[in-house]
Order: sequence, then C-alpha cells, then structure tokens
Amino acid sequence: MPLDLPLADEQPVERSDAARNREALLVAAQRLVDQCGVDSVTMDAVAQEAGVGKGTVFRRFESREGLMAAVLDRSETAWQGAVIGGPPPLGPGAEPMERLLAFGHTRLRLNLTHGALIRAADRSGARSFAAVSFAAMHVRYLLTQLGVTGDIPLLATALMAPLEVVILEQQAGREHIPVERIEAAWDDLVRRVVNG
Amino acid sequence: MPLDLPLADEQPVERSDAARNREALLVAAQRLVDQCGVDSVTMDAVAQEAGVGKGTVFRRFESREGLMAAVLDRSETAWQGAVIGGPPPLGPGAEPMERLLAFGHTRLRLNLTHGALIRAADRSGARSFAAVSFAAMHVRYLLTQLGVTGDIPLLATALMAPLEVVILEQQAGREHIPVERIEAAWDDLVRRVVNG
DNA sequence: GGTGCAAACGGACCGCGGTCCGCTTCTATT
DNA sequence: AATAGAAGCGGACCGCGGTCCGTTTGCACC
Repeated sequence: MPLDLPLADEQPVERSDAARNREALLVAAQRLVDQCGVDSVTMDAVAQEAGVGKGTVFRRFESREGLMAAVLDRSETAWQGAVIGGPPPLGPGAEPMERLLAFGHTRLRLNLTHGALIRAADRSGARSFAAVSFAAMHVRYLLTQLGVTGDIPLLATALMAPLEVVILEQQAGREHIPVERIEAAWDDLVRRVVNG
Repeated sequence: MPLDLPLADEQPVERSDAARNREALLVAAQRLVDQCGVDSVTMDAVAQEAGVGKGTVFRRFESREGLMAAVLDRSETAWQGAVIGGPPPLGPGAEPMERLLAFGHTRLRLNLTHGALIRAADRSGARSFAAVSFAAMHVRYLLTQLGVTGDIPLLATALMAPLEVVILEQQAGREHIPVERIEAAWDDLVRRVVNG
C-alpha cells in the first residue's frame, strides 16, 4: 500500500542524490562564474566540474537561464533581507524618502556589478516574477508612505526602469557616465516624481 | 597602375553581385519574419530562401543580430522621418509638450508591436547607438524647449526608460495592463518631471 | 535482505549561430 | 579579348544549449 500520508502541504521531497547533485552544481557553477566570467561558462563545463552528466544539469535547473538565476539568487536574497530587515537607511527605521534613495543606490550598484549574471539569468527580458515584484512592492509601499497620489504601481515601475541593467550598461559602459552622476540624476527624478 | 581616384569620401563601393545578394537577403528575411515570426527564423532558412550560401548571409550582415537590425531599420527609419518632418503633433509645428507626449505614445506602440524584432536585433542589451541616440537627442531637445533645468541627458534617459521593450512586455504581457493605462502613466510621469 | 517502481542519471544526439577556407566571379586595366 | 587579383561565395565544420531515452539508483514496503 504505497500510500503517501495525506499531509496538506505535500511537496514531493527531493531524493537524496538529487539534492546532493543540486548543491554540487550550484557550487560548481558559482566557482566557474567567479573564475571565468559568466559568459564563458558552458553547461558542459558546469556538468563536468560537478562530476555529473549534462542531462542532470538540465533536469535540475531547466535551462542555462535557470541555473544562472539560481546562482544569482544567493546575493539577491541577501539584498532583499537587507531591505526588509537590515539597518537603516536601506532597512526599516529611516524616513521613507531616505529609504527610497538608499533603495535606488544599492539597486543601481548591484545591477551594475551583477549585470552580466542578471542578463544571463534573464535572457528572455522578463526578470523572474519574484525578483521584480519584490522590488516593485517595496517601492510602491514607500511611495504610498510618502503620500504620493496617482497610479502608484506604474509610477513605481517608472522609477525602477532607469535602474534596469540595459539602461545602466548603456550609460556607464557606452557613454562613460560616472556612477555618482547617475545616482544624482535618479535622486532628482525621485524628487520630481514625489513632489510633482 | 591600379590607382583609385583620390576622392575624398572613399567608400569601397559594393560589387554588383554583393548588392544583389544583400537585397535578396533583406527581402527573404522580411518575408520569413512576417510569415513565421522572428523567433523561428533561422539563418539557414534565410540563406536558402534568398538562394545563397549561409556564409554569404554572415558576410553581409555579420550576425543574426545584424540581419534583424537591418530588417528593423525600415520601419524605424520611417518613424524617425515622421518625428523630424512629419505632421504634428509628432512632427514639428506642435507645442513641445504635445510633441513629447506624441513621441512617447508612438514609441510605446512601436516598441510593443516590434518587441520581438527589437529584442532580436539587440540581443546584447545595448540598442544600436544610432537608434538610441536619435530618440535621446529628440527628447533632450524637447525638454530644453520646455525650459526644464537639471541634468537634461539623464532626465531624458529616465523618461525613455519606461518605454523600453523589457519594461513594456512585462507590463502589457505578464501583468496584462492595458496600453491606455501605460500611456496615461507615462504622461503623468512626463508632467511631474517637467513641472517638478 | 529482497522487491517494485518512480525518480534520477548520463551521454549520444539534434538544431542553430557562427567560422573557415578553397573555389568562383566581378571588374579594372591593357 | 585577355588577364590578374581582389572581393565575394558556399557549404563543411565547430561549439553550445537543449532533448531523449535506455539504464541505474534510492526508497518504501515486505
């Protein structure tokens, strides 16, 4: 009678070898990324480094995009933690405007640092639902706190759009605009939107 | 004495067969794109459709990205013409604010319509210098006309960022936000930035 | 320990973008 | 018309992401 106990939140439970491989793959991928740069990491290389077959990599992570997203998740989670419960001005405790500016600055730097990884984790152009919506929620919340009226969700998007990797790499990379100036311009944008 | 005449603007002049092939390839690519959608157009297919070898495609257009950019160029050029010399409110003759709003609306629709093509023409994330800078120049010009003060180039970027394909496809596609609402939100953003 | 079977594994295989290089064609010059 | 050599051509070939399927492994129950 192979009956699984009818626990409410039935999630299939990963087999032990599967879990071991997942971890090995993440470690391998992380190492290769650090070593050779995102763009020259191949799926075969990751598989070999982890000592598993290529099929296993795709079974675990669906696609290259998925694997990179998993690697990215580490730092992204840390940042989200800092936003939710870290020290001010990014975390709670500071004035909403201060928090919003801190949000922008840290997000900007992060997107610039992890640009290649983010792009690799997000080839389709649509950032993973979770990642995007977390930031969106936060900005909406802060805008509300600031007493902004209007279409808050779309205003939030408008504020975050200039922080997208595509834009930042155009500015910092192609046009050689210093980061401080980009930050300052974003601050200005925020003030105009909030006060306007 | 194989001396080329020392004309000032010496550009090598394309050989006749090369020119013929370029045209054939563009036509073939255009047809295949219209027929099957950008994403399922392969370089081999384009080569075959145009009746040339694969190598020729890459010789002419460098890469898939380059070919798609060339295809895209047709409609893009038309739009640029309308901005520079078309009828108001998009073209000259209307008030700057009116022109700016018209700019945003047409750009928004265009980016939504040609989203797949634009993404294919621009895999790297950095839109071709020419395309981006034309729009940027125009917005900067209008902002100046409107008497906006501050970091005009970066304010212009901030206004155009929410019109990027990545953002629009997230909103219209994943979040099912109606285009009219996106337009309205952009108008609001513009007013805040201009008045703020 | 044995047994049944779902889950996981791995590597051969495929299609596509992109390169390479020996062969062909155009054109300038006589 | 003949000629030379640069420009163009084409298709075999490569590496990578992704799939498929026959084989192996872990686990629950006996």
